[in-house]
Amino acid sequence: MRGLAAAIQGLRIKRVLVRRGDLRHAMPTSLGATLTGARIHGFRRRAKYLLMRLDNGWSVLWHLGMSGRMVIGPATNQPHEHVVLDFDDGKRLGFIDPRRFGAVDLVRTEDEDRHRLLARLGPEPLSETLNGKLLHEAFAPKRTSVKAALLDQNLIAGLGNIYVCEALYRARIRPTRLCPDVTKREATRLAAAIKETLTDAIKAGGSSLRDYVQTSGELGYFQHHWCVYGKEGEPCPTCPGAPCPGVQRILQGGRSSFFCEVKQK
DNA sequence: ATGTCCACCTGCTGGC
DNA sequence: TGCCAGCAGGTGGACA
Repeated sequence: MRGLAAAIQGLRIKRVLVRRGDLRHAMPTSLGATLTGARIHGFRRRAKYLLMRLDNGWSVLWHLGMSGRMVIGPATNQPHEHVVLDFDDGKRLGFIDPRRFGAVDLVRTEDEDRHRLLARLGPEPLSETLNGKLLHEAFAPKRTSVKAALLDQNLIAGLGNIYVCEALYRARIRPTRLCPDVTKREATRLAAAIKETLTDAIKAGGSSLRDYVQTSGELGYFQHHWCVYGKEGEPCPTCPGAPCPGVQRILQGGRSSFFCEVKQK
């Protein structure tokens, strides 16, 4: 969002090209007509949704799914660029999403938070609302693992598989722990760990896997900071005491969890 | 109401 | 070299 704001805020959309509208949620057919001629007024992020606010009362809701990217730059040959915005100053924005798990939708700016994909989201992890007390109370009635709870966007919004693994590692809590068994003290540690993990990732220029790119096309590089995610079999970087058996991978709800059984209790 | 699991897609990697 | 199984950042919705 920051990359987009720096590049295109204030510009007028001259032309809209929708190559494929059949993402997981079909794009509205009025997308082109609503965007053409409008000026980019500003941006907002909510959970993993990007809201691009126009000067005509509409906001464009974007979600990158698993494989989505937004890139400012000239046309390329790659086959999954589904939406292109051309701006009055000659800049060009491409929305690329090979797996088409992403989303593009329109919503009136004043109704953003009532959009069906946003309406039930939990608090932002970097807000003051998220603290040890809130986590502890939210965990009490849950009958799931702490891993599943942190991935639940209705409990806390915006954490994905990577950051949940990393935050639990920092907080020294095993992903398999049941929510009601997490103590107040641990919940406080976890809240702090979540904030630190996200803050570090943002500071490091984004995140993610081999093909993640910033809007400039540069690779995000938080991957250099991962302690456990994707590191099955490797020694845990901060394990107290001598021989660390190494990072383990288990499946929880069909998704990989990475943890160190020595450090995380 | 709550929790679990699948489906939606394409691309890449590693083992044979 | 080629083929194929397995896995991947997310999440809405079907089902128990």
